[in-house]
Amino acid sequence: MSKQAYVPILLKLFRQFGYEGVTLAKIAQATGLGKASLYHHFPGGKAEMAAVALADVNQWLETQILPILVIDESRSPIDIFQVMGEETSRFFNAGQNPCLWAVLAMEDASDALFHDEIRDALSRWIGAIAQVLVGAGVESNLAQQRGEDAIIAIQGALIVSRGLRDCAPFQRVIQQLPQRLCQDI
Amino acid sequence: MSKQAYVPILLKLFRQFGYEGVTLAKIAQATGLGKASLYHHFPGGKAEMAAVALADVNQWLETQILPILVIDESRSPIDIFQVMGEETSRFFNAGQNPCLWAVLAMEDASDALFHDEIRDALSRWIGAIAQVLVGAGVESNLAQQRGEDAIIAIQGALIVSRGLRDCAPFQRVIQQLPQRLCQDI
DNA sequence: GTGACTGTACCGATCGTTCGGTATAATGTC
DNA sequence: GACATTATACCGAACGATCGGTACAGTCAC
Repeated sequence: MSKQAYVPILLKLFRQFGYEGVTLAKIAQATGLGKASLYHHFPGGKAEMAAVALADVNQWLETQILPILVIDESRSPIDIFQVMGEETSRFFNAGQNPCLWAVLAMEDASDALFHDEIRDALSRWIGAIAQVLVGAGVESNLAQQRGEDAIIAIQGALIVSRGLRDCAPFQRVIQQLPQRLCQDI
Repeated sequence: MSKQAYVPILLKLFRQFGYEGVTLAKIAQATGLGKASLYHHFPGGKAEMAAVALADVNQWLETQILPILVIDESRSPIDIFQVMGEETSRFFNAGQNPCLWAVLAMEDASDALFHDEIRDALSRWIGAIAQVLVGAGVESNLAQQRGEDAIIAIQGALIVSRGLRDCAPFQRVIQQLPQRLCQDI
């Protein structure tokens, strides 16, 4: 099987258990590979497996989210943010999946390499949202604030939905997000 | 030293590294106790130590936050939420401390006992905020939504501030929280 | 002396990792 | 076409280290 095929499995494991919580035994069981075989595909060991999962999330942002967030004649900002919300909800399985960024950012153990990637990803998402708002006439600082608020709302909703074991808060946040971002413009 | 004196140390460790990430070696080093002494104070082992840390957070909510959130002749809702924000910011060290609830809720490994406690704590906080708003004339469902939004904003701001390694988003969220909760009342 | 407390040595289990291999298929050589 | 070589994918077993936890002989305060 190709190395690429294991990425979704790795992503699922690392966002479910965190870096420390994932063991090679779990990975071996989930992939059906022996531990030694895992080192054939990922010579860097556990750290490389987590890095691959993180890269997959970053690629999702790059290919599925950021391309949506461009000014377009045919789509209003509110439409853009609604599409972004739908894709985000799909990615997080309507609020049931934890966010790998949040999980890795929480753990003090995971390498600073991870933290740099996470910071870049978050600020790219925030910046892209702000750009759309600026294009719609929102003042630059306020647009940046609203971009931050959007990501804060998404991340917070994932935490609270998980804590309450009820996805309704996440779904409501996603649904209200376009209106909140575009208020009084 | 009294058992109570170790609780802040345990809290710090568990919210920094998560349940899986904390090892008895780390606890022994941080407390200055040997493993035998730890098991003398906490016969339940690591699980009891985490439970004690969690109980401490829940007690903070009970004694420092919930008493603030009562209708009072002398304080307007906006004052109440400002005091809540100040205490919350102090507790999370202006956004530098992760939230133990979030850390434990993320990990699939930690016991369901923890999850139940976390759910109760979150809904008590949300409910108390909603009660204040209801007392100020906000319709019940909307008040509940705003309570959820407040906790979502706090939790999300902690995540994003940590991810960006910049506490400004958390501090801004705390500062804007009273106005956001009390808009158009 | 008694009970609370602790240091040391230890346990079995599991951690991430590596070693020494085995199949299978592709490639090169004649 | 036949044979040797190489590359890829995989695995069982074991490595040293560390995990959470325990047994026990002290030591200390009273």
